[in-house]
Amino acid sequence: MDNFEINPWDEYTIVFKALSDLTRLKIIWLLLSIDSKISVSEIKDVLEENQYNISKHLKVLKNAGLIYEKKEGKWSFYYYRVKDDLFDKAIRATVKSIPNNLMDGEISRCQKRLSMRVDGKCVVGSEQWNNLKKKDKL
Amino acid sequence: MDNFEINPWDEYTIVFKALSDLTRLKIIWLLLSIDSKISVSEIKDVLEENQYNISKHLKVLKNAGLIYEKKEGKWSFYYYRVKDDLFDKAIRATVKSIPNNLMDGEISRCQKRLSMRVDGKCVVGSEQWNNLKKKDKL
DNA sequence: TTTGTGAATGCACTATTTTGCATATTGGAA
DNA sequence: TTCCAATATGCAAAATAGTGCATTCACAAA
Repeated sequence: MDNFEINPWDEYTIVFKALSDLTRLKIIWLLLSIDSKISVSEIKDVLEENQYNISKHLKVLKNAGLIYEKKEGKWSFYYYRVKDDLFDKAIRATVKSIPNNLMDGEISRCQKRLSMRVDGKCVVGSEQWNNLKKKDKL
Repeated sequence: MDNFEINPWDEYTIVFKALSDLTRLKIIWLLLSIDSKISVSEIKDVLEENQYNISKHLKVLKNAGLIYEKKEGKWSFYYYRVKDDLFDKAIRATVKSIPNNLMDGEISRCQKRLSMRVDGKCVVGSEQWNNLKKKDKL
């Protein structure tokens, strides 16, 4: 089921492929930017995509070795998987070199969204979130 | 015909997509490694792919802004398009971080092949090349 | 102008990806 | 338990991408 690497090149092409999708690139950008964990529904609200696609994209990123997952209660939190090899370091520098202003909307939504966590738990219903968004015109 | 960039993100995702194919990644690796030009048939011999696919991959790379082309007589030479922005710098570092040993075969074929140029022109028929390859067991 | 070599392209076919929708699964709260 | 919110997944449709083959284009040498 999981693809067993045959070609040593796969390790590299799979990462480029993972980053070649806008939603996935934004997820990685966010993770590197906030430098901490983020849950599926938080990503969903920040990127304004639906839940199942976010889940699928996260799977691709995980498969590429770029992120890892840690469950806390009913939440799945995702983290950037930092490695200390040259390739990963360069990949991080590459993603970080993408100008912040392309993420303006996402950044403000992300700040709002993450600030709603109650001691590490993201206990926010989508109604509350949508109200907040409307109020702040995000 | 040419795709007119709509989303500023395209500039980035298109590069990752371009590098997500093994043949294309090898072409870029080679270009950065030799730090000069290379013709289509040289690439073809070095990577042992057919001519029309090489041409198509080069088109994708060109479209991504990673390379440019300069015709000399009947040859098309391709060059890495160096930009001095952070993103391109990071992309180059990323590709360069891929270990040389993955390209061992390609490197020796490339050295042989490029050394056959006669004052900048790659005037080598495929028979000659194939003979040389056989002789040197490449 | 004819011929040959290097390179590009159009088309059909196959393969891979992405998406939407419906349906699971998991774990906490009532 | 039962219910609900968070997340994952199976499947089919739609969109993209890669390949092979034939053909065409470009250019230079005969």
